[in-house]
Amino acid sequence: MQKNRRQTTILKLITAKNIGRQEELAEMLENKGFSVTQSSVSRDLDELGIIKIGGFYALPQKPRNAVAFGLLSLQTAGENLIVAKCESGLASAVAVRIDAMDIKEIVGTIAGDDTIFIAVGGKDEQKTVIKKIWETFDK
Amino acid sequence: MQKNRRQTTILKLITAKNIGRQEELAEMLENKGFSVTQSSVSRDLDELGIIKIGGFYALPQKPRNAVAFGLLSLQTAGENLIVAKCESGLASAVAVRIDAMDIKEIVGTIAGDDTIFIAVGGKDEQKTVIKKIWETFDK
DNA sequence: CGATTTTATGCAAAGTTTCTGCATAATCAA
DNA sequence: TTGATTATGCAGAAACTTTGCATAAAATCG
Repeated sequence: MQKNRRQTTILKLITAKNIGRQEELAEMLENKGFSVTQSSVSRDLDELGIIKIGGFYALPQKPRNAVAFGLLSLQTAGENLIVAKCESGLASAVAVRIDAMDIKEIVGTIAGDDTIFIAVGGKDEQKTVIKKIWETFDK
Repeated sequence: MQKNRRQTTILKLITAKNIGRQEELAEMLENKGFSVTQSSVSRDLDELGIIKIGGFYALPQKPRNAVAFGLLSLQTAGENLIVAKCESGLASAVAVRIDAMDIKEIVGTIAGDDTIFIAVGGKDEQKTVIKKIWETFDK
């Protein structure tokens, strides 16, 4: 399955260059060895949450209120882990909030000083959890 | 897909009656409208974590002394992680005990307030470690 | 121990789900 | 409005999951 590698490449491409059309992106991917049409690029962008800002594709800004609560980013590490970066010293506080959400897909969380590890059962759960956390912190 | 409904039914059946053979379970499922062979029942029981206790299938009991030591549950998250839930504040203490067991399949542990992450090399090691931990705490 | 019963598993087929391209509809920009 | 760009219904392809069969492995009984 090359969807994941392709989407990773898309993320790199849009941060490296200003890309204004999906067709353009599709061509760049072809050059990198991916065989893909505009249709799929459209769906990829949707799944990655990439939107057009000022005529170019980019990752949406971080919800500012999340930052207010100390949460800076959510990244995946493999299929079973989500790593949350927080402002220094606030990881525990953020983790408490996350635990309080009582998300059933979360197997467990551990907080350090500025990092939280969130264990999940698999790929799908990972997606769901990230979505739920952002939703809650984005208020 | 009727796997999920079937497994739910299995859970109900084994708590309602004493069932000693997989073939027996398969027949009961047939009566309830599921078409299933012993092979699948075997796999279901494995997935549900059901084991034979005193000649009958049952969900494994939580060793009562484990609770006394603060350990509440062990769950997996993927093949490389075991998540231990503990009573609030006791995770470090439980982790120390686990580390002291010197289980060679454990790559590393990290403890938060009420959660421990235990890293293992793979599926088999995961099974072994869970078994060893329960055994030790069940004394 | 050896025989018999019970359980686990490699493999291939069937069943499901996910991914993709095509054609085209919907949206956007000028 | 018109042309350019993006989104989407649908059908086929590809990937993954579930299952039964046959049989290997393990447990039980005498």
